[in-house]
Amino acid sequence: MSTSGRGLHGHVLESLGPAITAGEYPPGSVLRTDELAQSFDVSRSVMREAVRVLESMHLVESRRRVGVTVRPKSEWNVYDPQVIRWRLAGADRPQQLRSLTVLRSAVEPIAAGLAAKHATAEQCAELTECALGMVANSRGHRLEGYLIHDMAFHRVILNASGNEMFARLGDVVAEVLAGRTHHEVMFEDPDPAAVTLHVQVAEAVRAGDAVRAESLTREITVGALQELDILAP
Amino acid sequence: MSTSGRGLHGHVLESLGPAITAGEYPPGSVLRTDELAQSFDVSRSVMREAVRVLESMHLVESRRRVGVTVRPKSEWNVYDPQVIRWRLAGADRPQQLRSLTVLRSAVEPIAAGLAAKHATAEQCAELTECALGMVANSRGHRLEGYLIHDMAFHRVILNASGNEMFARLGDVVAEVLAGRTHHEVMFEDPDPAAVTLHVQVAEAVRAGDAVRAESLTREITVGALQELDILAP
DNA sequence: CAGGAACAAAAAGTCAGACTTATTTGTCAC
DNA sequence: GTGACAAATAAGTCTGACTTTTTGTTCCTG
Repeated sequence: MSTSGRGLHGHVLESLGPAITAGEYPPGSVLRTDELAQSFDVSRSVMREAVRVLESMHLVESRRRVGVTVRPKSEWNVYDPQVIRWRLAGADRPQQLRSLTVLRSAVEPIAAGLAAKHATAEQCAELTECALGMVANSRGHRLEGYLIHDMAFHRVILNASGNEMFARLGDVVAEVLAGRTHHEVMFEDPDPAAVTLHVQVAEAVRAGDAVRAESLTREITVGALQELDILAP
Repeated sequence: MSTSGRGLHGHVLESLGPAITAGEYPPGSVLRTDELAQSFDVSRSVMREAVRVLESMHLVESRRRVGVTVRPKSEWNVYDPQVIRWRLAGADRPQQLRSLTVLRSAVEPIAAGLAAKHATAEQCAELTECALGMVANSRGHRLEGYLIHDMAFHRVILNASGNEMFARLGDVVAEVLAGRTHHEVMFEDPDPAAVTLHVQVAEAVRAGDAVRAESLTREITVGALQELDILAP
């Protein structure tokens, strides 16, 4: 499930990345490669590779004679899955969650509309299967089962949209949904209205009704936004 | 304007990255670090750093005893600005342009609606200034001047939305707009209707009319989509 | 005192070579 | 065929020496 924990440099990243995104090193802080290498007990080569990756994420900037400078948050590659994961695990988790939910509310309705036009028969079948799975797990504290089908549902929609940019948001949406279930206050059972909406979206997509699919999905995302407002007004 | 051309490893990236995104090495291809280092005439350390960056973009995967494998396009980090730039400069530029325009059509209307609620007085002023600049350059082959104000306009909207994920799409949108002017067939002068819409959006944002700002911006993005359909049906 | 040129120090950048380790593949016995 | 064992291979790691760029200081001059 996780990504780059392989290799020594990956281990360093998994420690240094979250520290930076959590604001442990505020923007403008200067790190020295040699000192970092010592503190992580790795060679300079390994540390340099880690710094290069952080640099490609625009988290830091490496300059001669000055060192490795932490960049302001506004320049970070906030769409990088790894950065998203680090931030979701750290201090500004709430802000990140809100940003991502707003992004969802913009993207998913359009994606659903496109899915209604482009979804294959197989994808339609998969979609109804997911919706049924959600219904089956919507009562009696079966949150894990519900979550799995929920994540799969939205992933299928995004893939079926036929847009590669949308498709790549599947992981992000899954992360948001998982976060809601695992970390935030989750009501005992999911909102029955939301479950119904998912079933209806599956129907609309199968029927090729783009307008209806878009509008129903918008209702789902509006619900997700309201849920956030309740938790953090 | 460009990013990582600094250092030897950056130079290697600017050559190897576009080659991969252009499909010069099809998915599944296996590269060897040592051979690459030789062919680029750099040391292995430098080549390893370059490979690490490509790996963090999910363009390749490095495994022991097998080499550096090119990953399928569906796994690439297509939101990475560098990857976007490489793809826009290469073979699948049309597909990339279409994906990004669809993304715009999803994001920008919502962003405009949020901007109407959150924009500061300064941002409102900037916005009308941009719109006026577009009007002033809308006739008489002043495409460059028009483009500059167009890019600035959309960047202000995205920033004023108050959502960091939206804000980071400013560069992407700018790239799309610039591409349309520089590479695609651009009509002599911009569509007068589009110019008017921008002015009206600026007004709506200043007035705090979120619904109107969203709907007007949707008209703009619909126009952009239609423009694409005309060019590549 | 201002301004600039020369110089010194600091940190990243680069290279080369030796060594380690994981993974695959092939082989041989059972 | 299957299982274990051995060899080959390419990435991974470490170290030390060297280069290059940038910054800050010093000192000289107008």
